[in-house]
Amino acid sequence: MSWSKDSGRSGQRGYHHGNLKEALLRAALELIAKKGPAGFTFAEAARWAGVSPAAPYRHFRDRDELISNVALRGFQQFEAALAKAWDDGRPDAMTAFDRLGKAYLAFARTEPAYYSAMFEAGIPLDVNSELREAGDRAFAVLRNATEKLVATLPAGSRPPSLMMALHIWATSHGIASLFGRGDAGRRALPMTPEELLEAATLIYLRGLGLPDGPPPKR
Amino acid sequence: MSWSKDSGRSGQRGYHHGNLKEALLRAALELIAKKGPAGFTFAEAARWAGVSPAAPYRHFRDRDELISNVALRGFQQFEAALAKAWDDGRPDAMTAFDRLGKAYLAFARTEPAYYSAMFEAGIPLDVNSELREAGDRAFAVLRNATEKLVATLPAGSRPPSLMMALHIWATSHGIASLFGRGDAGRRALPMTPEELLEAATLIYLRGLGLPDGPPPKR
DNA sequence: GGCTCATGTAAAGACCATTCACATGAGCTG
DNA sequence: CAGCTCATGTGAATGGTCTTTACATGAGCC
Repeated sequence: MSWSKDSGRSGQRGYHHGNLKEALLRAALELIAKKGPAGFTFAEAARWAGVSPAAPYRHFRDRDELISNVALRGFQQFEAALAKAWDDGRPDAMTAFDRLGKAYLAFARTEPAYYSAMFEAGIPLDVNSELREAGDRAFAVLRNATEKLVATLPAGSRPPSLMMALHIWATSHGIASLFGRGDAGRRALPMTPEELLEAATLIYLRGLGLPDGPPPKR
Repeated sequence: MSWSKDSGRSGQRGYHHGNLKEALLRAALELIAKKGPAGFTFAEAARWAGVSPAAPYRHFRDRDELISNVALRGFQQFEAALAKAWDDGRPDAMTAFDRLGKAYLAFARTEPAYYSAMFEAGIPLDVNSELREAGDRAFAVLRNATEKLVATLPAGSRPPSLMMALHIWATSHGIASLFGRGDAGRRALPMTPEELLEAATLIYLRGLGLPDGPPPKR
């Protein structure tokens, strides 16, 4: 992270902030993390950044556009995190795939503010095509991984990889949403979300005829 | 549904409304359906019911408590819908289980307001134990169905039914959340959510060694 | 008939979103 | 460097929401 100017929040500044857009995005992230996407207010973000309540309107049309931007960054970081975990399928597809699932849950847990903005803030995807594309790119990592995994199967018995990717995504998202965050009120579990997802994935893949589990079983 | 008095919303009434709590719950449901859980305001519900903005406080501590009550009703109806679909496993467990999954998605689609209040409004489950219990009862339907399904397997090769139920729940919830509502902005799919869920379930169950699909294949 | 208490009202203070006219000064242009 | 321009920030105003408090009403009960 870098601020071109005035990195301290209480350091005096001139009439112009110099990096307000960035400061607002960070403020939004903190506030969403602290009080949920609903508890986040435009005015408070402005206060946090040390500017008047009207200043943010120079950078974002309204509150929703700010959240959209947070979500956009979230998808970008999400994509990066997933891609890093997948690591092009090294050392082998199954091991990497397992890592990918864990990265999904890790993101939801360590970046709940981004995750909320991305999936729970009620942003209409159709409006912001950039946002949709960022989401698609994140999904593409999963899609690509699924394809590589399928490619290890003998031709002829290969299930449709798009459907597989959607299944894995839905399951991961479901687990993350229902059990994945330590925050406020989620349900207790007899196992960790990671174990739950790993088991689901193994069973699912076995159902598709994939040879079992990651080689060294961790 | 029944109103003890004054069923029309514009019919004149005396100083006392007579059924305000009920009217507020219905207003909340309509407003959440129309503008999402975030767009719902306490004042607007009061206006819709034809009372002053302060009146709702006689029935609900605050906005969140109203939403909690909506969520509570949602869970009750959800439980009823799932139980009806499961129908005690008739005519056979697989057929009924498939119906159960479809009922899950149907509820999310036809009652998006309830679904939002239940899963996306950010209500802390710990606070309202009644709410948690209602949610648990709804899950219990799925849990019970899973158990019956497992019981069709030869003893010895029976997977843990709690884990299975969690897997199915997570997948259903993931599909419903990501693709299941026609509302605002969700993603497009090459198949219906119902088909997606049915396929996921079949593959998953096959991975567990269950004999294939519902007998007459629909 | 008269009491009491749940239920509803009015008014007020505090906060938020949004807009508009206006102020500032960073960066370009000559 | 002088001057201009325009992106960026301010202040003030409008209108909405949340929530509390003192007060009004009338339904149910004796």
